[in-house]
Amino acid sequence: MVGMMGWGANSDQQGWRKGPWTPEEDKLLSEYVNLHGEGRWSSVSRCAGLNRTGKSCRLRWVNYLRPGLKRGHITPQEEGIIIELHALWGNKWSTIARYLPGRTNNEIKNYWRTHFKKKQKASAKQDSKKKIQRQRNQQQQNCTIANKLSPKAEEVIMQKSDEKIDNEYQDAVTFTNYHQSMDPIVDLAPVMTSSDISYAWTDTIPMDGLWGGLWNLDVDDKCKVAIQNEPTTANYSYSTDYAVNLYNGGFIF
DNA sequence: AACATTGTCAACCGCATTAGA
DNA sequence: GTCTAATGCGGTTGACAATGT
Repeated sequence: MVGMMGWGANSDQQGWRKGPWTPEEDKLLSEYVNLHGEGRWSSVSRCAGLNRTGKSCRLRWVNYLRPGLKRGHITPQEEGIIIELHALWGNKWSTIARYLPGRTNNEIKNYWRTHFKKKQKASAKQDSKKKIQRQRNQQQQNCTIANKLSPKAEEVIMQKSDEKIDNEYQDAVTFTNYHQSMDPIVDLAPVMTSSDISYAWTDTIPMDGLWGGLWNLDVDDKCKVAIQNEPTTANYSYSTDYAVNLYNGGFIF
């Protein structure tokens, strides 16, 4: 599978092991965490006899060893939730992951990058091309009035035009990325109450948007969304967590 | 068949936040 | 109140696999 090359030496300057985990290391980590529980990752790495940083141990546990993790492809239903929540929150992967039991933020992040980034790119490029094509048509119309260009001149113009498409495309990507990075709730209303949130959501989300998707979740997913109490602090994470909260025992499934 | 490109995913890095001494 | 270590997060990288030319 994953080769052992590429992580430089297999240990860093402090002597910590790096790179892919071996089955033996997984076993040591699993046994230790199952016995002593999560947390205090630095001591986990020492006490479990692992020559790994606490960070590395935590990551391995959270993304791979933790019980209850789903394996296999993201379902269409999960994909729908990812799309809806990403539209709402942008790249808040860990927040999105809370609504997808058994999925890690790393998994969701990877899924988004591989499945939707390219679509975004494609559509941005297509939009730019359409726009440029309209401009070309306009230019051609103008050319019928002016003297006809030489083949060489036309070639140069077309080349410049293609460069412009690429530049515009890059601008479109930058623009899209910028808006993706915005958090709708934070940017629209940094201080919000639950009533503000419900207003803002119903005001900005289309009928087939978040509510449709989330309310339609299969009961078996044990997942419901509800507006809960008034937030006690004007803090983003509180606001969103209050606004969209899992009904069935918090976030634990 | 060979090479290039794209997709996938585990793991790392840097930074921000939180906890605790 | 301040400092330091631990933790968590998002972005990025690297390697292999799959697909395209």
